[in-house]
Amino acid sequence: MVYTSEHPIFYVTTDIVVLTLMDGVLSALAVRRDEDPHAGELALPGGFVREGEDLDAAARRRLADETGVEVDELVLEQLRTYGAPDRDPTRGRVVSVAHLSVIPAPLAASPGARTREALWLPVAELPGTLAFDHNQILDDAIERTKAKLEYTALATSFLDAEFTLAELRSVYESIWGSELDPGNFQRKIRNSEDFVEPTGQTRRSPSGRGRPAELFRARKRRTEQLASPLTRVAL
Amino acid sequence: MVYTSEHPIFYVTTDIVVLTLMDGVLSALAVRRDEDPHAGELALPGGFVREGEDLDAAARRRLADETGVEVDELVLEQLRTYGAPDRDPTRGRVVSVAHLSVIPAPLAASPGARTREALWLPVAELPGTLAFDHNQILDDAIERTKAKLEYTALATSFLDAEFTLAELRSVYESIWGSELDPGNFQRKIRNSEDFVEPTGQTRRSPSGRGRPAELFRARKRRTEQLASPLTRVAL
DNA sequence: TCAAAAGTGTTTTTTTTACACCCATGC
DNA sequence: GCATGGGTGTAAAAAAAACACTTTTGA
Repeated sequence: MVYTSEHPIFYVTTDIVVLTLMDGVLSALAVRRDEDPHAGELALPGGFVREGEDLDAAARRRLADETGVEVDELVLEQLRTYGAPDRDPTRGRVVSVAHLSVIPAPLAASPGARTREALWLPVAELPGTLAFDHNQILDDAIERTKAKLEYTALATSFLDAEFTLAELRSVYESIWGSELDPGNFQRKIRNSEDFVEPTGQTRRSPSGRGRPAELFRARKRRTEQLASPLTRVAL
Repeated sequence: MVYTSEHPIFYVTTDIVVLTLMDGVLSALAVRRDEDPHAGELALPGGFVREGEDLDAAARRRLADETGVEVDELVLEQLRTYGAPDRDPTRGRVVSVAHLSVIPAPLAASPGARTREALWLPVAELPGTLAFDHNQILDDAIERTKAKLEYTALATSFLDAEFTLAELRSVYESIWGSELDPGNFQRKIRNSEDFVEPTGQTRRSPSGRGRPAELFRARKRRTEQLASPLTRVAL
């Protein structure tokens, strides 16, 4: 491999914003850094991309390594690349390709084997607590997530494979911070081509009371475009 | 500056997809490469990011250098980063931060001073003519552009500072490939908060015939979110 | 005065919203 | 039976679509 030195040298990292709903609270995964730039501070999981490694493969690997989050069909999309010249002055020119991932709460609650100090922080309680430009990255990720709920099947990524429409509705309500009419929500989802499909089974509500709800599964594999957007259903 | 060599070394480039409408035909700017990987082939304008240079500054500089396109308030947004390990095997690991830019046709038609061989190609006539992974980048850019017409003021970026609503409508029609009802379009645009504002002047149509149209200017600086989306106005 | 292009009005259709009501279950 | 949450019906309101019609200009 030929490295001509006529061009400046960069290091490339990936940072991953992993979002989940912990009891209805939008939360992001953070790790406490033990290496020196910003050692001891909180940051997004991430790290250097290896030789011959794809950008999203690096994100997947670091996520598994640092936090134990490892899924076969993990929703992971590129968010944006952050490359301000002074964003990591101690280590040279470091460009970070940020990724966004959304996982179901139960998965989030079971830390894997190699988990160091990884913790879920409600995004509302993160005014400026993260190292580097990670607060900016987190903000961008949240904005993108809110927007994508409207025109993709992303909401289902916060839930397990099978879910009730009430659970799905509560994803929207939690993230948008507004209440949705249950009846109208029901119709919109059922009428959206290719969004969800019934499993034929039902599940009783956690309290045990009330009519059992039908179970659905996502038809689109999680974050694809919807035929028609959902338009923030009103109260 | 300290370069530890424990992490792999990357080169970072920017590639820019510049779109315009040449007589109603969506066209992208391409350059003929004179350096060796893929010398003689067509490619997107772009090049290596310099030391201490911001990613979008690099895109702006390369665009001006290679093609003579230089605007004070150039619409330029990050599209996506392409970093497959084998995307440029001859030069090592090269990651490209692709950008998207939209400029008015007249500006496109006047090549600047340092223009090498830069040419506008109708995007429909580019099945797979570009070097590297630039066909993929172009496809992504076009998809993004089509989508953004719906919910941002991006359409105005294809036009000069002052334009008629018929001109604006023809931007949508050209890019979406469908006809729009002139009356309904008029109303939608006028009723969209913060989209356009009248200049108070009028302009006769190119043929000279017909009632002169009111002139408008973009209120939102070109690619920001609209209060309410435009929903592909129908025939 | 006629054709052409801009712009307005008006009706029909569709979608969204609000909210009443019925259904299925556990206690 | 009754409280609770799931799910359906329906009428009012708003938005979108279709299209007729008026306006302003040059030839």
